[in-house]
Amino acid sequence: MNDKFAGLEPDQEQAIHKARKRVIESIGKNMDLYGITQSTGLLYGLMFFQDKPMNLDEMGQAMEMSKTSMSTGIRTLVDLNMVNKVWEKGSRKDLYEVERDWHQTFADFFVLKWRKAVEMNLTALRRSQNELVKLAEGASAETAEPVRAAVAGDLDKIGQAIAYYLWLDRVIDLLESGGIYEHVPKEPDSD
Amino acid sequence: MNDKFAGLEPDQEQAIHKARKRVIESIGKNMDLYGITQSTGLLYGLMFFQDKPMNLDEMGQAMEMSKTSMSTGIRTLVDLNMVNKVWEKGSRKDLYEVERDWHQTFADFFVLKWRKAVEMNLTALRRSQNELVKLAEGASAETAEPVRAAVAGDLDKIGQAIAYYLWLDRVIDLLESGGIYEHVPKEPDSD
DNA sequence: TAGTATGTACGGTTTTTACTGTACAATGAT
DNA sequence: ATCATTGTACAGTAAAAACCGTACATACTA
Repeated sequence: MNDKFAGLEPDQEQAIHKARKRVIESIGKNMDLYGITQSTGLLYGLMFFQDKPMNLDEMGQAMEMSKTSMSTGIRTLVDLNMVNKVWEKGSRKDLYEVERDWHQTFADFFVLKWRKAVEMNLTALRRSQNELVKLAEGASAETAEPVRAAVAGDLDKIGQAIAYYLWLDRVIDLLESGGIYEHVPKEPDSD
Repeated sequence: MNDKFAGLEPDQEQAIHKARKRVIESIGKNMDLYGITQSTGLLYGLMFFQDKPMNLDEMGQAMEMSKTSMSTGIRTLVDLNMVNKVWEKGSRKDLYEVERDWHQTFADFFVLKWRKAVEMNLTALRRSQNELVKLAEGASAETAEPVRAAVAGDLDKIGQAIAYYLWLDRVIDLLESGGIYEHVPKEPDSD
């Protein structure tokens, strides 16, 4: 039972909800950048304004959606470290609350998703690079020249791509280590 | 007509295609991070290995898809600055080639998409912040205290969020200005 | 141990998105 | 001006994803 609005006039309470709704919808709309569905984004926005951890039933009620959907939605949010599972004695229900450190949330997302992509692509690039090099080396005398010519362009492109991903990997390192805050402080320099 | 593989034995040509295919599919699979559909990602991967600009018909043939789909796919890639339209005299067809500077591609994506999200969210947050402040200020004597209490938490959360987005905005600045390369050089320091 | 509450796997349904073919507008060639 | 060629708007269809209700496994309670 939320008596946070006790003693308020109806239109005052209405105004607060309107203010929240604007933020929630903006957040929900932009969470596609995290590869998150809109309704999951709205769920996140809802939880953002909650002062206490929520359980699945409360979410379903507030979102007017099934508990099943809340379960899957909350799972993706937990997987992305955007929401944390909370233990509260006396309650048998699972409770969740949003991670309040958004800088961390942002960093976690990159480390998780982009690092994986970088690694996958690097693996593929290096494997193909290897194959092409060996193909050129192993070519018979008469095919050696055409093979080299055919492979040169690809090897060049692959080399460029690898260099890029190594750079991106270091960018991700900067987020993971927190070194980013030395170059972009959380509070802007007041000069 | 691509005679790039002239003089090659069939299995050599096969090996090259296999090497390319691995990279193309890896790229295609991970392009969802850019909010791009898999097939558009594959189109991008295909173009990545092309030495000459491609037209829509060539793409459709290579992808075994309709020209319409190529048109829409290429549009999203152009909108993201991942592919450039190229002019070639003598050809009435539109020609496209991938942007080779992937660092720039990465930066462009963030400036384009994330900046937009930051601005949208900041706008919503500030607007709601304003409303809540005014709500508290304008409350009648008897409701002043409950209103203040009800609004305090939201204002605090909104303030935190605004601070975060201002930070994120500066991170985007760092990418846009190229200042990122001072802290994460394209070529790693060789020490 | 039996009973109750809770989260999720699963199959079916609805909604959304991707894709295609056709028709047409725009552009360039003759 | 007429004709050809090219890209895309649009509407229909196929594919995919979101969502729901049920059933069930798990864990807690008495």
